[in-house]
Amino acid sequence: MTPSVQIDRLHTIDLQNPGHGHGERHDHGACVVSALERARTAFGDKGMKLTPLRQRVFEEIAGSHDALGAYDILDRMARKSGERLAPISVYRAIDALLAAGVVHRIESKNAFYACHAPHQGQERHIALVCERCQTVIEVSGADIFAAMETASAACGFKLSLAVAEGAGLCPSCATLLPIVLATDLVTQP
Amino acid sequence: MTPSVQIDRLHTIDLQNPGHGHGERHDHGACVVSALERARTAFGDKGMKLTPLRQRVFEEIAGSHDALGAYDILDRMARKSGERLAPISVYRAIDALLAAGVVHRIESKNAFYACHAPHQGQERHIALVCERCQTVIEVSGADIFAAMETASAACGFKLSLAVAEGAGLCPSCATLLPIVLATDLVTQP
DNA sequence: CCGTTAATGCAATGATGTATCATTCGGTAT
DNA sequence: ATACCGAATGATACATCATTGCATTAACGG
Repeated sequence: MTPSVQIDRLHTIDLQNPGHGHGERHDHGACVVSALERARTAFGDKGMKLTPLRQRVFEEIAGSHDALGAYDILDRMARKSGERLAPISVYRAIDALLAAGVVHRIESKNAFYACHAPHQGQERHIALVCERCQTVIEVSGADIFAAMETASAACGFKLSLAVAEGAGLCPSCATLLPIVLATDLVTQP
Repeated sequence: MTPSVQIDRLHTIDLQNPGHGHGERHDHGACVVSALERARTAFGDKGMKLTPLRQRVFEEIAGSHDALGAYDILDRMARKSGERLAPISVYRAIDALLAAGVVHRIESKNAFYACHAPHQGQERHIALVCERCQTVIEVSGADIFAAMETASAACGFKLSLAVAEGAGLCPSCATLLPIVLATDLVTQP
């Protein structure tokens, strides 16, 4: 049989605590508040303004540990406020958030996520997207970007912009998935 | 003054030999023919068929050393044949070419390029896109993907798909650009 | 020759992103 | 005050990227 049943079952587990692993508890409200605090700081430091619109957009992005598309954000904001912004408004807000460095773009998904563990300007990170629960986690990318720089320089290419991102199974899903599959083998002969 | 004039001047130089550096000569026809030969082999090896449509699409992609968007390909084919395919036809052909491994996608540009130095399945490469002349070059990415694997494994993430790509100045543009800018400083006080 | 599968054609639509121009709002020089 | 300026937002339209669903044709093995 195909694994679709198992996947559905796993997904209900995910939904108990969306985007945050399976067993852990996570105070999402506090998490967004602290992200917002860092965002305020980042905008201040750069002489930029965290306007109400930008803040609303940031709250949507930070309020999920998934990467959201611009139109997802648009939908969520419309559901909350009752009125729908023009796409360009959200894109402009996103541009400011990107410039401030408080959100990042996942090129391979055309989607955006908030830094929850901020790399204050200095350290480079890469995004890893879980294909099961969609959570985005960031890991240090120093070695990766160094390797890209080395490979580029070796052929005379002057690298000014590097993209690196991955997809696969996050720690929670990687450990849980085999268990669920094995369980199914027993319970569904 | 802004560098726009310099950039335009440089661009005319680029156009003398689009996508292939500034001083070198490049037999583009032969280059496409050999790419096509490798494509035929790749399709054969994989038990896939290089159909006429797929070949036409491949020729468009391989006929440029830039990365082309699907609608660019569509436009070019329409200009040649007089009739315009539906987008889906091109996308399906691209899917086959991607599956055969003879073209690759640049996620950060939503565009496709042909391998001109084929890595027959085994070695991983990354694409570097020149921001001046748009040429795509590929360099070995073994170290980069190894670093991504290491970084992922370190945090328990099971990486199944990795994307790495860069943008900057290709060797030709990197050496030519400063010269042109310096020349302008002299000739346009 | 027939049935099956792969490939293509065709129409519509969804999804993502931008150009252009008008308006609002907060500061600030006069 | 008020007149102006620049940054941010609003509004409409459009451009670009990609897929769904279904009909048709071509290729291949019996």
